[in-house]
Amino acid sequence: MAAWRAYLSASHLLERRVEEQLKAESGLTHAQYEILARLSDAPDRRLRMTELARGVVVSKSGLTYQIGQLEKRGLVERATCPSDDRGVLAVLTDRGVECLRRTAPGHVAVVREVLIDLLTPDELEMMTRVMSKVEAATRASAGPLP
Amino acid sequence: MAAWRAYLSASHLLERRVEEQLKAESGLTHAQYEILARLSDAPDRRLRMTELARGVVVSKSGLTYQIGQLEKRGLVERATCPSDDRGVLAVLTDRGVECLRRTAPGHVAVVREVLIDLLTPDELEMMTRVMSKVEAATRASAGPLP
DNA sequence: TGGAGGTTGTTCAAATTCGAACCACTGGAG
DNA sequence: CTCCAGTGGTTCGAATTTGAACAACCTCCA
Repeated sequence: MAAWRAYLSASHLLERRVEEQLKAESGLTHAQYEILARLSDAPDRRLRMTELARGVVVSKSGLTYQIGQLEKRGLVERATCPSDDRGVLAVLTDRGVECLRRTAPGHVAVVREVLIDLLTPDELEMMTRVMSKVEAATRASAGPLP
Repeated sequence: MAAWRAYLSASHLLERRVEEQLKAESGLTHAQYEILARLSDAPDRRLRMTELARGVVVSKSGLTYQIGQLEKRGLVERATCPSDDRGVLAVLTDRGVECLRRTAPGHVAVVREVLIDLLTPDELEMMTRVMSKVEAATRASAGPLP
């Protein structure tokens, strides 16, 4: 359980640190940044709500709320899904791309400072492998998304 | 950044999974469980509010709130600090100890299932070392507790 | 002694999150 | 064609979290 305790403290501290930096530099929440980043990597910079929710690991209602916030700021738009009238597509706007472009460097710098740069290449490789294993196992274990 | 993305997904999923299990089995929040666990390990099962807040990595106001909740359920009491009239000690009650004793096995089982048992001994050792490094670095970098 | 400056814990409003309930729509079975 | 279980999103209420503002208290120096 020593590993678990160390992990817990580290993860809480990382979250606080990243949150603080993002909020100060760009006024974005970490959750919001993750949403923008996911959209930015998606084909056509758009994703179905449910798929996006899975990706960033947040509840459906949580995503609805955050997309609403991002829409207010003009960083994201909603579009109806052509193949399914129920579906909603979250689309990253040009303003969203711009915001991300401006914000990413500072964010990446902090992540390097508090995590990446502390690890040897071996540790980094193992970390990635371990976390991927954990992700796969956890997604399989309980309901993929309630 | 692949390591970071993997870490983010895994940590969110872990948190959800653990939260779900605790809430279902004992009606405790993960934050509340961490508080009880910390108190249980402390000498005389009591800690100063600020020290406890540092330990579980939560804001002062957040801790005040959670201690209030735990007090309502009789799992924790407040005692005034003998050496400092401002100070407040959070004290784990017998009911609190009992609750923790009842809850811990299920919690530990889930943690093993989604993390510990997936790792080789080498990986576990490295994980602990890495997370401790991250914790130390992050605590040093920004203000210890705002 | 007399504060000045820093700590400690609480209160307050605002933001975020979740789960449950709810509609609208899809995709087959009959 | 019609109905019906299942999906996809949103809405709603409740719980939690945070930072800023406060009040009480300690510490140490002139």
